[in-house]
Amino acid sequence: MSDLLERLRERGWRLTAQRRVVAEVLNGDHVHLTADEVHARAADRLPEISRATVYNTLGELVSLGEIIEVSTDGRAKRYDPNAHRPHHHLVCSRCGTIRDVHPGGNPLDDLPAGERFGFTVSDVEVTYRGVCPECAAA
Amino acid sequence: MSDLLERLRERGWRLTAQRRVVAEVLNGDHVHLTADEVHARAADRLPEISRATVYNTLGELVSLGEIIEVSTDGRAKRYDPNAHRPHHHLVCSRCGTIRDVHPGGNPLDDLPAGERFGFTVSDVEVTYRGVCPECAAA
DNA sequence: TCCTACAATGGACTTTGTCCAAGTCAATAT
DNA sequence: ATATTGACTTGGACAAAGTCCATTGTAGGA
Repeated sequence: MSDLLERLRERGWRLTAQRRVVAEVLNGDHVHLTADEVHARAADRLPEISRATVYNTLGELVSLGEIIEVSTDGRAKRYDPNAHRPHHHLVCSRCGTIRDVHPGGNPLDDLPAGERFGFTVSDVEVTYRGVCPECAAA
Repeated sequence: MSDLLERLRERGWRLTAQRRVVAEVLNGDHVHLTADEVHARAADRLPEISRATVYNTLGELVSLGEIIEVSTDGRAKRYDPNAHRPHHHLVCSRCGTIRDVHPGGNPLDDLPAGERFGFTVSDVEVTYRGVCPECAAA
């Protein structure tokens, strides 16, 4: 976390109060907040922060490779600070909860050359869907 | 295609001119149109069709399992009539072209029980990303 | 042919996100 | 400690994608 701010400063990132609170909000495992949720939590600490700044900052963090943009539902994009280790997502079809998962095997290997249509394939994104224990109990 | 309309009628679907053109537009392989694109093509044949009707019809076809909703870019959702055979998507990072692919293996098997967090996992969605031959040549 | 329940319409509204001109401030140099 | 300056922030207007609803129209059965 302060590692993150440290890394960013070394990259010449100008450290403002707004950027600091956004970076602080995006801390932890299984964090997948929408831009509006990030804005709400940031505003708890810094009431005058604007939506535009949150969008700008999230965009920069994505460009810098410090967070990952995820869209699991075709609605608001979510931001995942777990950019260090490659992983996939497990989404509850009922409540939308998201967990990071680390499956074995590389799905890229499952795509034979004959199914690549001449593409240079560089990445794969996997979303598992199911029902979480809480929703199953209810 | 007319198979589709036949199936829908058997299910009690009331067949209107609007629904017919929407179903006709969604015909073929590697078709992945946005709602607005479907509306534009439908309007070529039936100028007075409204956007709301296109959205309604697409929603119904999704519920009926006749088409699949895909969101590969966090922007407009796309609609894929290839709902019969399970498949994944190969997306060009530059131009956005989408191809259907049928990889070997079942990615569900790659998710060990220890990574399921108690979820009942029922489905998996895979998006491969890369550069298509046309964009690579340009 | 008539009825009626279901479907279509279009316009208002919501959500999510982008853009911009003007004001503000973090970091450096003095 | 202060001045400077270019990068950062702000708020509001704007745009894209989609939903909602009261009204009007019509498919398919009696």
